[in-house]
Amino acid sequence: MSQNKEQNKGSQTKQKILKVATTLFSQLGYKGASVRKIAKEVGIRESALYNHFKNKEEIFLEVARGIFTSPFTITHDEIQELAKRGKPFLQKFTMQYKMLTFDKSNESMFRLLMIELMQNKELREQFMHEFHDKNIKLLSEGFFIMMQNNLIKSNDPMMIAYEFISTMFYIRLQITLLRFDAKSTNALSTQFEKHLDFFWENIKL
Amino acid sequence: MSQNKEQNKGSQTKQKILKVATTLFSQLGYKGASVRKIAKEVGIRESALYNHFKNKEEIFLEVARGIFTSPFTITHDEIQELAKRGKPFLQKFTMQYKMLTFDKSNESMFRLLMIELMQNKELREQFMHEFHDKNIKLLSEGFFIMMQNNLIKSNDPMMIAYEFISTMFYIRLQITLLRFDAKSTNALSTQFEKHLDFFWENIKL
DNA sequence: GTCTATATTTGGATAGAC
DNA sequence: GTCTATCCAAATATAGAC
Repeated sequence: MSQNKEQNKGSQTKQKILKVATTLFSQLGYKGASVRKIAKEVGIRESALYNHFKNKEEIFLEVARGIFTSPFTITHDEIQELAKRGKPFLQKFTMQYKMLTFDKSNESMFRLLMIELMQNKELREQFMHEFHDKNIKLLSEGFFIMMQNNLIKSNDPMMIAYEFISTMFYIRLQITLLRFDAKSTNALSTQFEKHLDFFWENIKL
Repeated sequence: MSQNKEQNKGSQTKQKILKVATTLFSQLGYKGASVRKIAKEVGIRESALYNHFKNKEEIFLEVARGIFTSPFTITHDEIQELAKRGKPFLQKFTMQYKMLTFDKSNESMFRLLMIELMQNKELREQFMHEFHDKNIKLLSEGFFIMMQNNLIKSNDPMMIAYEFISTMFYIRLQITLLRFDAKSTNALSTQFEKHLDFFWENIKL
């Protein structure tokens, strides 16, 4: 039974391949992570790899699919409820964003995204959609409600959302770079909160 | 004599190699731009390439050197003079940044930087120093002067500089991505100015 | 499903003629 | 300085035995 369960999600070997591939792709990029390295790290021969995936590209695509399935979700009701209270909405968003930044799995995915961003058109389009548009939509919805409730100055919600998310992204990028080299992120660890406070002070009524 | 002039800056072939290599590296990354592709595009054999460069790495290093030699320069006096007037300082900075974003040569370099950022430690460190620290220093110097002259609210100059540059970077990244796919940047072309206005309204006294 | 063996391609680099 | 010829290593991928 337990075996059966596993098989639904792919064999254990297949899962291990995906796990190893995720790590290597996010450290070495598509070209740098050779099938040989992946197989060796998994502990099987290259040929055995082809029992689980048609080719290297297919491994990558399955790994890449995980990039945009972030656990970052706020329901429509939550947006309504939090945005009516103003800052708590931004606080919730910021804390979730910060958690993603420091989450090991999401960190790998983000690194992989940045590596392949300039070399994979599909990834660029998904970046624009999943990383940008979705966040802009979610945030501007919140800002719109805040304006209706006279909590913040009247302005273009999308524009404010853009201003807010851009700094978040930049902080995330910097932290990811530092962590890649195992450098301290102390100086940046409170940057998210600083941004939140600075921003709120500027937009609130 | 004209020949002599050229030789000082390297032969014409060497220059052509660098030009081609810049383009290919910025489109395909270090691994993707093979010596073969470069030689073919230049119109010579691979072996001939080695008359001009010791190896592929050396070509890359010479290309990469150009990444951080941006023509973006404001003298100390200019900072003083412009910052005393407030917004004009930020306007000047923003326009220069916008020009770099749309300048073909700088665009290639920026793309190359983004491609190799996650795979080259030296580049990461230079990014932090040249792209981040330098801009933060320049901007915070300006903000400090503005505070002294009671033009903007009192705050940590470095923190404000961080907020300002992060959005600029994000706009630049987005524009670069769109241009890579030859997509329209109309929706983003005025984003720099929007950011400038929004920001100034928020910090001014 | 994994292994050994092998085919095939691509990539970086050198030797030596012109 | 460029060319032809060649080398060697690494990488993707397949065939067939176990």
